[in-house]
Amino acid sequence: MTLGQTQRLPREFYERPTLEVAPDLIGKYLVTCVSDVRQAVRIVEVEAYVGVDDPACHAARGLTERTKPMFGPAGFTYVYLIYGMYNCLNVVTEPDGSPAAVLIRAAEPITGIEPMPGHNGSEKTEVSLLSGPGKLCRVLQVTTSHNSLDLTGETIYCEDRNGSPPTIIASRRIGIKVGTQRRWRFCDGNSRSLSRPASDRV
DNA sequence: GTAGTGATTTTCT
DNA sequence: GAAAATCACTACA
Repeated sequence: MTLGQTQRLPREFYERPTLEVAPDLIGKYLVTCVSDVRQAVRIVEVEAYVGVDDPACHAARGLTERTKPMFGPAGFTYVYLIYGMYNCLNVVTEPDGSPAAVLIRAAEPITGIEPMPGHNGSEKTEVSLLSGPGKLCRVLQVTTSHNSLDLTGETIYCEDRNGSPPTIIASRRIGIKVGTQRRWRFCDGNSRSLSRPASDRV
Protein backbone atom coordinates (compact mmCIF):
# COMPACT_ATOMS: atom_id res chain seq x y z
CA MET A 1 0.00 0.00 0.00
CA THR A 2 1.30 3.34 -0.97
CA LEU A 3 0.68 6.51 0.94
CA GLY A 4 -2.00 8.62 -0.60
CA GLN A 5 -3.69 5.76 -2.39
CA THR A 6 -7.05 4.30 -1.65
CA GLN A 7 -7.30 1.34 0.63
CA ARG A 8 -10.32 -0.81 1.22
CA LEU A 9 -11.12 -1.22 4.89
CA PRO A 10 -10.52 -4.77 6.16
CA ARG A 11 -13.04 -6.69 8.17
CA GLU A 12 -11.08 -6.14 11.37
CA PHE A 13 -11.89 -2.45 11.05
CA TYR A 14 -15.54 -3.28 11.68
CA GLU A 15 -14.92 -5.82 14.40
CA ARG A 16 -13.96 -3.22 16.96
CA PRO A 17 -16.40 -1.69 19.47
CA THR A 18 -19.15 0.21 17.70
CA LEU A 19 -18.38 3.46 19.45
CA GLU A 20 -14.87 3.32 18.01
CA VAL A 21 -15.89 2.32 14.52
CA ALA A 22 -18.55 5.05 14.20
CA PRO A 23 -16.25 8.09 14.52
CA ASP A 24 -13.63 6.32 12.44
CA LEU A 25 -16.06 6.06 9.54
CA ILE A 26 -16.33 9.85 9.33
CA GLY A 27 -14.26 11.04 6.41
CA LYS A 28 -14.06 7.56 4.89
CA TYR A 29 -15.42 6.87 1.44
CA LEU A 30 -18.39 4.68 0.69
CA VAL A 31 -18.30 3.05 -2.73
CA THR A 32 -21.22 1.28 -4.34
CA CYS A 33 -21.49 -0.64 -7.58
CA VAL A 34 -25.16 -0.95 -8.44
CA SER A 35 -26.52 -1.52 -11.93
CA ASP A 36 -23.04 -1.15 -13.39
CA VAL A 37 -22.84 2.35 -11.96
CA ARG A 38 -19.99 3.08 -9.63
CA GLN A 39 -20.60 5.82 -7.11
CA ALA A 40 -18.45 7.09 -4.28
CA VAL A 41 -19.43 9.39 -1.46
CA ARG A 42 -17.60 10.78 1.53
CA ILE A 43 -19.22 9.84 4.82
CA VAL A 44 -19.85 12.87 7.03
CA GLU A 45 -22.49 11.69 9.46
CA VAL A 46 -23.22 8.40 11.23
CA GLU A 47 -25.06 7.09 14.25
CA ALA A 48 -24.15 4.17 16.49
CA TYR A 49 -26.71 1.53 17.39
CA VAL A 50 -25.67 -1.01 19.98
CA GLY A 51 -28.43 -3.51 20.51
CA VAL A 52 -27.56 -4.85 23.92
CA ASP A 53 -27.78 -1.48 25.61
CA ASP A 54 -29.81 0.70 23.30
CA PRO A 55 -33.62 0.91 23.35
CA ALA A 56 -33.62 2.68 19.98
CA CYS A 57 -31.84 -0.14 18.22
CA HIS A 58 -33.97 -2.58 16.27
CA ALA A 59 -31.99 -5.44 17.74
CA ALA A 60 -32.74 -4.44 21.33
CA ARG A 61 -36.02 -6.31 21.30
CA GLY A 62 -34.47 -9.55 20.21
CA LEU A 63 -33.56 -11.37 17.08
CA THR A 64 -36.08 -11.07 14.28
CA GLU A 65 -35.98 -11.78 10.60
CA ARG A 66 -35.28 -8.12 9.88
CA THR A 67 -32.52 -7.57 12.42
CA LYS A 68 -30.74 -10.82 11.76
CA PRO A 69 -27.73 -9.24 9.98
CA MET A 70 -26.93 -7.14 13.05
CA PHE A 71 -26.42 -10.28 15.10
CA GLY A 72 -24.04 -11.68 12.52
CA PRO A 73 -20.35 -10.99 12.00
CA ALA A 74 -18.96 -7.52 11.34
CA GLY A 75 -18.32 -6.06 7.94
CA PHE A 76 -21.76 -6.71 6.45
CA THR A 77 -24.54 -4.36 5.43
CA TYR A 78 -27.88 -4.09 7.15
CA VAL A 79 -30.50 -2.42 4.99
CA TYR A 80 -34.09 -1.95 6.10
CA LEU A 81 -37.16 -0.13 4.90
CA ILE A 82 -38.46 2.65 7.11
CA TYR A 83 -41.82 4.41 6.95
CA GLY A 84 -42.75 2.33 3.99
CA MET A 85 -40.70 4.27 1.48
CA TYR A 86 -37.16 4.90 2.53
CA ASN A 87 -34.23 2.55 2.92
CA CYS A 88 -31.52 3.01 5.49
CA LEU A 89 -28.01 1.67 5.14
CA ASN A 90 -26.17 0.33 8.16
CA VAL A 91 -22.74 -1.16 8.62
CA VAL A 92 -22.68 -4.11 10.99
CA THR A 93 -20.00 -3.96 13.66
CA GLU A 94 -18.65 -6.24 16.39
CA PRO A 95 -18.22 -10.00 16.17
CA ASP A 96 -20.84 -12.66 15.54
CA GLY A 97 -23.49 -12.74 18.27
CA SER A 98 -23.06 -9.12 19.35
CA PRO A 99 -25.82 -7.05 17.73
CA ALA A 100 -24.56 -3.62 16.75
CA ALA A 101 -24.41 -1.41 13.68
CA VAL A 102 -23.59 2.05 12.44
CA LEU A 103 -26.25 3.92 10.48
CA ILE A 104 -24.89 5.97 7.60
CA ARG A 105 -26.88 9.19 7.90
CA ALA A 106 -25.28 11.59 5.47
CA ALA A 107 -22.47 11.93 2.96
CA GLU A 108 -20.98 14.33 0.45
CA PRO A 109 -21.12 13.61 -3.28
CA ILE A 110 -17.75 13.08 -4.90
CA THR A 111 -17.48 15.03 -8.10
CA GLY A 112 -16.21 13.26 -11.14
CA ILE A 113 -17.91 9.93 -10.59
CA GLU A 114 -21.32 9.64 -12.17
CA PRO A 115 -24.07 12.20 -12.50
CA MET A 116 -26.47 11.62 -9.67
CA PRO A 117 -30.25 11.64 -9.97
CA GLY A 118 -31.74 14.93 -8.90
CA HIS A 119 -28.51 16.78 -9.46
CA ASN A 120 -29.28 20.03 -11.23
CA GLY A 121 -25.82 21.49 -10.97
CA SER A 122 -26.34 23.96 -8.20
CA GLU A 123 -24.16 23.74 -5.16
CA LYS A 124 -27.22 23.80 -2.93
CA THR A 125 -28.53 20.61 -4.51
CA GLU A 126 -25.19 18.95 -4.24
CA VAL A 127 -24.92 19.69 -0.55
CA SER A 128 -28.40 18.45 0.32
CA LEU A 129 -28.41 15.50 -2.05
CA LEU A 130 -27.16 12.98 0.49
CA SER A 131 -28.14 14.74 3.70
CA GLY A 132 -30.25 12.01 5.26
CA PRO A 133 -30.33 8.23 5.40
CA GLY A 134 -33.38 7.91 3.15
CA LYS A 135 -32.01 10.21 0.46
CA LEU A 136 -28.60 8.62 0.63
CA CYS A 137 -30.00 5.21 -0.18
CA ARG A 138 -32.23 6.56 -2.90
CA VAL A 139 -29.34 8.20 -4.71
CA LEU A 140 -27.02 5.23 -4.29
CA GLN A 141 -29.85 2.88 -5.28
CA VAL A 142 -29.41 0.87 -2.13
CA THR A 143 -32.44 -1.26 -1.37
CA THR A 144 -33.28 -4.21 0.84
CA SER A 145 -31.92 -6.44 -1.87
CA HIS A 146 -28.52 -5.23 -0.71
CA ASN A 147 -29.14 -6.49 2.79
CA SER A 148 -26.45 -8.61 4.40
CA LEU A 149 -23.84 -7.94 1.73
CA ASP A 150 -20.15 -8.41 2.45
CA LEU A 151 -18.43 -5.02 2.78
CA THR A 152 -15.15 -6.54 1.76
CA GLY A 153 -16.73 -7.60 -1.52
CA GLU A 154 -17.34 -5.77 -4.77
CA THR A 155 -20.81 -4.26 -4.51
CA ILE A 156 -20.50 -2.05 -1.47
CA TYR A 157 -17.37 -1.25 0.46
CA CYS A 158 -15.62 1.51 2.35
CA GLU A 159 -12.19 2.85 1.70
CA ASP A 160 -9.68 5.17 3.28
CA ARG A 161 -8.17 7.84 1.07
CA ASN A 162 -5.70 9.47 3.41
CA GLY A 163 -7.44 12.78 3.05
CA SER A 164 -7.26 15.59 5.51
CA PRO A 165 -8.59 14.43 8.87
CA PRO A 166 -12.18 15.53 9.53
CA THR A 167 -13.34 17.47 12.56
CA ILE A 168 -15.35 14.92 14.48
CA ILE A 169 -18.22 16.15 16.59
CA ALA A 170 -20.44 14.04 18.79
CA SER A 171 -24.04 15.00 19.40
CA ARG A 172 -27.41 13.53 20.23
CA ARG A 173 -29.20 11.29 17.83
CA ILE A 174 -31.97 12.29 15.48
CA GLY A 175 -35.29 10.96 14.33
CA ILE A 176 -35.88 8.44 17.06
CA LYS A 177 -38.11 8.54 20.09
CA VAL A 178 -36.07 6.74 22.69
CA GLY A 179 -32.47 6.84 23.74
CA THR A 180 -31.95 10.38 22.45
CA GLN A 181 -29.91 11.25 25.50
CA ARG A 182 -27.05 9.18 24.21
CA ARG A 183 -24.51 11.08 22.17
CA TRP A 184 -23.89 8.44 19.59
CA ARG A 185 -24.18 10.60 16.52
CA PHE A 186 -20.90 11.57 14.93
CA CYS A 187 -20.38 14.05 12.16
CA ASP A 188 -17.75 16.11 10.42
CA GLY A 189 -18.04 19.65 11.69
CA ASN A 190 -16.48 21.02 8.53
CA SER A 191 -19.06 19.57 6.21
CA ARG A 192 -22.16 21.35 5.01
CA SER A 193 -23.87 18.13 3.99
CA LEU A 194 -25.31 17.27 7.37
CA SER A 195 -28.91 16.36 8.04
CA ARG A 196 -28.74 18.73 10.98
CA PRO A 197 -26.21 21.43 11.82
CA ALA A 198 -23.24 20.27 13.81
CA SER A 199 -24.00 21.11 17.36
CA ASP A 200 -22.77 19.80 20.64
CA ARG A 201 -25.50 21.43 22.66
CA VAL A 202 -27.59 19.28 24.93
C1' DG B 1 -37.15 31.93 8.41
C1' DT B 2 -39.46 27.89 11.39
C1' DA B 3 -43.26 24.60 12.49
C1' DG B 4 -46.49 21.09 11.61
C1' DT B 5 -48.52 17.15 9.09
C1' DG B 6 -49.36 13.65 5.30
C1' DA B 7 -47.45 9.83 2.49
C1' DT B 8 -46.87 4.62 2.35
C1' DT B 9 -45.47 -0.34 3.33
C1' DT B 10 -42.95 -3.61 5.99
C1' DT B 11 -42.60 -5.77 10.34
C1' DC B 12 -44.02 -7.29 14.68
C1' DT B 13 -47.80 -7.83 18.57
C1' DG C 1 -53.93 -3.29 13.97
C1' DA C 2 -50.16 -0.08 15.32
C1' DA C 3 -45.65 1.64 14.99
C1' DA C 4 -41.46 2.78 12.57
C1' DA C 5 -33.58 4.87 12.89
C1' DT C 6 -37.84 9.69 7.14
C1' DC C 7 -38.80 13.15 3.62
C1' DA C 8 -41.27 16.76 1.33
C1' DC C 9 -44.68 19.94 1.17
C1' DT C 10 -47.69 23.50 3.11
C1' DA C 11 -48.88 27.23 6.28
C1' DC C 12 -47.69 31.03 8.75
C1' DA C 13 -44.52 34.69 11.13
